[in-house]
Amino acid sequence: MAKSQAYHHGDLRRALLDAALKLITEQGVDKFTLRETARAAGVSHNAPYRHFPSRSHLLGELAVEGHGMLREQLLKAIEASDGTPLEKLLAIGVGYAEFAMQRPAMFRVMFSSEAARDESAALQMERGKTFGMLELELAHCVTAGVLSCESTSDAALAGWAAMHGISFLFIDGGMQDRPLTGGRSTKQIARMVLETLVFGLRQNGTTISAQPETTKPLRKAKK
Amino acid sequence: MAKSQAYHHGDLRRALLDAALKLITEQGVDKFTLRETARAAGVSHNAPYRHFPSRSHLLGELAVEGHGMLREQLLKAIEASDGTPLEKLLAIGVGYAEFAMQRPAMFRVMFSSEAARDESAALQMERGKTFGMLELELAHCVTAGVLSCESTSDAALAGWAAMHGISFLFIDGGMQDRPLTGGRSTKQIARMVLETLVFGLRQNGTTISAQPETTKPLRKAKK
DNA sequence: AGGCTATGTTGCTGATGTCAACATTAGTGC
DNA sequence: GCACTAATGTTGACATCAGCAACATAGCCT
Repeated sequence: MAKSQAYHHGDLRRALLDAALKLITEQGVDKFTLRETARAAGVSHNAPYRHFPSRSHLLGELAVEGHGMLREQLLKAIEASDGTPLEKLLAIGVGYAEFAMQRPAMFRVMFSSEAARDESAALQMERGKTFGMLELELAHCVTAGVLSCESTSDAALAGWAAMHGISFLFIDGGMQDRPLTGGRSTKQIARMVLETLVFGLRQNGTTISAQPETTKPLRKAKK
Repeated sequence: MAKSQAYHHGDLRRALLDAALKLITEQGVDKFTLRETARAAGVSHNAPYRHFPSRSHLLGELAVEGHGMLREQLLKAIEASDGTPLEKLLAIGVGYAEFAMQRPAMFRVMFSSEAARDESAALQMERGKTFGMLELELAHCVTAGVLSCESTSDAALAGWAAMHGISFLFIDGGMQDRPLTGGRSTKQIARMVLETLVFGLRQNGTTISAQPETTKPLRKAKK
């Protein structure tokens, strides 16, 4: 198994992805360079081109793998919960934010525009899978009678947005310091946001006027 | 006033920022390059260094200006609302997402890690100002009795996260196609998310168990 | 054995961020 | 008016990067 420093590497593709992940994790996305990655894998600066057509393709593949890692972690979080539908749902949300905090560079890659350039279809699919997990668990909550909503899809989207947003706010350094967190952990903040979503902000009796015409009041001839 | 093609530019600093903004807006952040920016401003490739110590500093300044633009737009959105506290609040949220959609590249710069590298204090301040607007308007809702929450700060954070998240999901192409949107506009989606937050998902009677001990159950000697 | 193809390598080009040295201009005190 | 100085731009250079082309090696198939 001693990878005899042969001309052929064995599994350079895998090695490159690993090296790239390591570089990105340890030194940020900026440090990711095809050449640096090749160096880390112990091959010449052009070897990566035998496995990835371009830098963004490699990044894209990495992003796809990241989504896989995320889902694995979410599944573990679900298992670690107390098993009630609502706690499972919250575990997904909190797990999402925790993943972002634990692997900020990877998380950023997963949603970077460069990674999306050449792997947008695959990434779309990956995001869809994750969203599916979320929506399913939310539907279970509705079935179990603990939550209610008009559209599980919309509700799941709202939840996703909330966790996606808090994740980025965290890793962008928007707030790992005191002002808003009050000493609470990421996990606690994420959970607080989710609970706010679940309980809502409405004072008894509050209603919202029918979607007002804020854009263009020139709806005359139309229809 | 005819800017006589003099050796000195007059206000190169401003011109560089404008050129950079234009490049980024029109051709994406990737296209932003000190040299390209200098070219667009009609100066040599090293002139920018007389005004910005590095590429990331320029980007950072641009990000700061972006936050200013965002707040201006939010103020306009508030004015354009029907004036009730709740509609003002919703206008802020929806306006945030709309800004992100209208200026995706700028929005990305505003939260990019590179811009944060050298201007993190200034950016922190900018984000704080925006958050302040949100929290104040939310407090007005509470005062007016249309919303209720334990902590306006937490509630505002939840709202910010939701809108920040939906904004990034939109501009990252996570969903400008049909599946989730169902043909609705950005504005409608953003509003739906906000309304979900306001109304909550709770079925009457749902409670959440006291924050479970998911992290470390080793809380013995402590107090 | 002979040849084909996948995989790696060396060398190149055009572009970039940044440094150093030089050039020009705008104010300043006289 | 006029020299001096700091501010502002310019030219030239270096190391690095992504990507292209041409070449080298090794595994595999017949």
